[in-house]
Amino acid sequence: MRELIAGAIARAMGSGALPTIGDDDRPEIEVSHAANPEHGDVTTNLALRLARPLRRSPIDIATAIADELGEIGPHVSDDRLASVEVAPPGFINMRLGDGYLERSLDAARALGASYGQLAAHRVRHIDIEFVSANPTGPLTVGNARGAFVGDLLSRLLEAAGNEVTREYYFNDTNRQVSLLGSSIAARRAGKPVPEDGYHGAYVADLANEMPEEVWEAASREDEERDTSLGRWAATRIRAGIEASLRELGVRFDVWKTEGSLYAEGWVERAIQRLRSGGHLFEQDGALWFCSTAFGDDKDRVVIRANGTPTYFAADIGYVAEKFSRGFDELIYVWGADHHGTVARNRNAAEAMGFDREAVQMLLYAWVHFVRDGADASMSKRAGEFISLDELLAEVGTDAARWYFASRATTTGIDFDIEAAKDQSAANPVHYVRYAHARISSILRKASEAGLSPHSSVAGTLAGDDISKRLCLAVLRLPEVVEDAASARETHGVTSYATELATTFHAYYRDRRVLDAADRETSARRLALVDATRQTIANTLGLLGISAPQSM
RNA sequence: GCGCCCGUAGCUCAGUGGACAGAGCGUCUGACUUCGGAUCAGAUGGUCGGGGGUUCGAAUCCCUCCGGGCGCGCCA
Repeated sequence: MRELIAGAIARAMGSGALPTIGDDDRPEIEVSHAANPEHGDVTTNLALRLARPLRRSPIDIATAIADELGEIGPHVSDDRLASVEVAPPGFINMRLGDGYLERSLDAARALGASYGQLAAHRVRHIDIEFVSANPTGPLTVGNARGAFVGDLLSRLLEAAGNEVTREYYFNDTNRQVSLLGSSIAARRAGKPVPEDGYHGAYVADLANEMPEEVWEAASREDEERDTSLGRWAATRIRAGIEASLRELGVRFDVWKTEGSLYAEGWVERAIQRLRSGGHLFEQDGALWFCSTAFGDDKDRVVIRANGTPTYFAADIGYVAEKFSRGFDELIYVWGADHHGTVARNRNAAEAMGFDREAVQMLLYAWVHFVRDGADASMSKRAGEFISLDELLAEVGTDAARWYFASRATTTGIDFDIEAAKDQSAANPVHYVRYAHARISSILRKASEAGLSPHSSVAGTLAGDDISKRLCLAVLRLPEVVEDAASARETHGVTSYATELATTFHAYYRDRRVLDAADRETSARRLALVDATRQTIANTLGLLGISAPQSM
């Protein structure tokens, strides 16, 4: 729909009614749905944006374009545009033809579950790495946002026509693992857990669950005991993490371990690649990456003076490994506290010859969890945290998904768990789900009365603004997906879902769908309502939220 | 101190150059002997943190100040 108008305007511009200008000065043609019905169905501010480069008044330009659109018969040659108006200070407002809207709606309905799934001009392969929490404790609410944001973004980019790989990175070789081991050993032996160790109840549970033979075997290893125990525990914890994520509705395609990057030589080769490019230097016995050459404020150590590689070394190898799999873009979903590491990673990628623009970090702001008005700690170290499982059990996956989907990732948010539970009945997510259930109920009733949806809504829109409004709302989904994918934010999808549900409820009030005495009208209205139901289901599906038949 | 993010209605948040700044929740009024009242209609409510500047036009861009979060390791 948007393409149609944009194309018509482009042709109007090309017909000579306006001075021609270079492509560089030509603003992108944006056509959007009018928020105010008085402004037509779709509107564009193109004339306002052209005023400067053309050095003519917005009204004059708008009038010229509108005249072209009004006489564009040969190009449009049908009923797609019903009217074109110019409104101060230079907006071009258009109304779409009923026939065109009806055909569009029939087409959307025919697509069924795939309506809203866009076909990309070129399929891009995108890798999205998220969560990647160390296997030193269960996932907490602190990991929740990353999990939701990563999953939602994955779904969104897939809907926009990309091929997405979901990836989880485990640190299995670091000090944290041995610290976990020593914490468990202390618990097992009935000694106090080290100050900097892990104090959560799960550590005690693991210590108790640990089979005697594991404990004895590890105890014989002396120096390696902690690491050995830590590995055992990490495996157990990892299984729990995977289970939590499944519960949340997230599936990962790739589980990558830090150890494998070394075992397969990726780190070594990446370092060699940087070395041959002249991007490494030695100082104070350590090996450094010259990150400042690419704009970073400091150079970064890759190999410590003691010969051990840093976390960053693995990151470098990982980037090369990811690109070797043929991705067009790598997205990292990180907490905002990682923003200091963004530059070095992109710099290293560039230094190795990759396109730094293909390495994108999406940083999400912290969530402040509150329970009963009090601060809820989520530190694993402190041993007091709300686990992701608890959150899902209390609030529900649908509500939690909606909560995170409806807020911009860069915005710090407060999450009062008790309030979220209390408000569940008034939660917008249930409002939208209710609309779906209500339509499902109507369809059931129709079926019982021997009525079924017509194959087309043709003839239902003429002179009926109520129906037309619902039709327009249904038809907006593709551009909602496009805009959201382009912005890489999902809150546009949740607001659309709410608007669609609201529009339906208003329709429901004003138009009786089922009328045994008028089977033809009933069938047409059932078609419109069924398209609405499908669109609500698809929109919720995009967010991983259930669309129930009844509730 | 330096860097990044944020400050919009009582609350939670949209709006990142355009038409009177929007939504949900909250509060207050109303609406069913008809398809699900978990609904609908209306009302209430904002110096867009303060102050300068750029622009025909600024919540949006620039500068500055105030307030909050995060980061500035040979930790991960």
